[in-house]
Amino acid sequence: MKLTKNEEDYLKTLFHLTIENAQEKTGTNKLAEHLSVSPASVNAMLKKLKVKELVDYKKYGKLQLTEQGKDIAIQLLRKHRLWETFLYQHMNFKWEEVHEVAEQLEHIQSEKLIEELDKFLGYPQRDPHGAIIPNTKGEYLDVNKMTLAEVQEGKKCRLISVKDESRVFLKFVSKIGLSLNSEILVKEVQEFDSSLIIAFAEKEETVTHKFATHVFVEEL
Amino acid sequence: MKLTKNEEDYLKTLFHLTIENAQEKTGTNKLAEHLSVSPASVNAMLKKLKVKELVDYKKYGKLQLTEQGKDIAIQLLRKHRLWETFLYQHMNFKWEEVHEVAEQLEHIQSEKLIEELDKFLGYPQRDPHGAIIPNTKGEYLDVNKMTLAEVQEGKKCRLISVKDESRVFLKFVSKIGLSLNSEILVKEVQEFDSSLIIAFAEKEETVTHKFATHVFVEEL
DNA sequence: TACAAAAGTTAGCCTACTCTAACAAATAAT
DNA sequence: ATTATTTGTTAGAGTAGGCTAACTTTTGTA
Repeated sequence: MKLTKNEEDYLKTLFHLTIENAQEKTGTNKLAEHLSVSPASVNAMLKKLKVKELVDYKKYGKLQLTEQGKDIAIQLLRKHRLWETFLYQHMNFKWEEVHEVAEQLEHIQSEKLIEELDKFLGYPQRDPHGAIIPNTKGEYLDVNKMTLAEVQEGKKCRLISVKDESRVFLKFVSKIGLSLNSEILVKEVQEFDSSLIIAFAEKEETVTHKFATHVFVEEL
Repeated sequence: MKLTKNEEDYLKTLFHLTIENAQEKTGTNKLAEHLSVSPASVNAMLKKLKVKELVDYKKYGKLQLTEQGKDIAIQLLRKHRLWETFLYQHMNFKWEEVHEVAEQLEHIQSEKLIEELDKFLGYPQRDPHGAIIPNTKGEYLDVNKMTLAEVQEGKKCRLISVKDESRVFLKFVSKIGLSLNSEILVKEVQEFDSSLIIAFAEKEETVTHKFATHVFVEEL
């Protein structure tokens, strides 16, 4: 099925909100906010995607991707993350620069190109943010889901990936000196506002609880 | 100036017809044919591009790109040819496969990406079809303009570039055994239909006059 | 010169999105 | 349980692009 760039963007965002980050209910408004369009526009597009059997919902009911919609979204994710890896490894992009351009590149239509790119990159497992890259069949099990916010006082952990690809967030992570695979010691968790005092590479920093929920780690 | 994909395609085609291949007059109809749209659509778009001062013409008069329009078209050409080179050299694309995907990639907007790509490719002079790649400043002097059809009987020449990027043409060139830098001897030119008997790499082939006009050579 | 053909333009309509404003349904709060 | 708020939907209109059919201007030919 041939989709427009916009249709693809809706599926991708829907995937992100209903599957990757499925904490709370995803509705027209939230989707609209994430896509920076009006709820009315979302409503119109959802009708189109429903006819194409890529999303499923009833009036005023909850939104869901169909299997086919999910597959398409995962292939977009695969393309996005492969391009990010390319930009990072071969085009000298910083990790906070890759996202924007990958947003454009992910819409390029060429099976051959994406398979060759994957080969060229050496079949990478993770993108520059540590996120798992789905394989051709769309398989990607992201088991590690512990965030820095969940690490107990005194424990050590390693930074595996970050949840947020925004420039501001990524620049901040870099600025305090963290990157993928950094080893972090949680020295103290403040009672009154849940902020953390963490130590790594002979440094010490204080970060907010919100920040800590955007950093995925594995315990050491 | 931020242009849409379509506006860019119009400028590129206009450049191709009025500057690269400026044999006969370029009008609404010809442009429409090359873009596979109706003359009415072309007319509407030309109005828009005139307001933006990218093309210049008066009603029923001849079409011309402004300096700015020309610059934009050349940058698109640069991007197109750099991407073709990338696909050919690093993604294992054949020379008849690169054009289509480069048509998509040339619309990616990122100064940094294109400069890094140029560096990554080692600042190539020519694309996989032998066409000159404009530099950042848009300079590209394509002096060599002799075609195989102009070579005299008995003379030797070298294939420098091809004029046509279509699949059928390029596959035919490959099929008869020619590629960039092939040395060609023009054994005979048929009087009645101008077809050429050429020899190269221990082979002999007969090609039409039309074919010969699509192959650029330098004399040896 | 006169008129036919070709080339260019206009009018009016279609698709794929976008929006705001008004309204309906569902949820939360008194 | 009734109301208020939030959430979702519809109506109507705008922009960028496409089309066909009809019309005008230019060009080419008898």
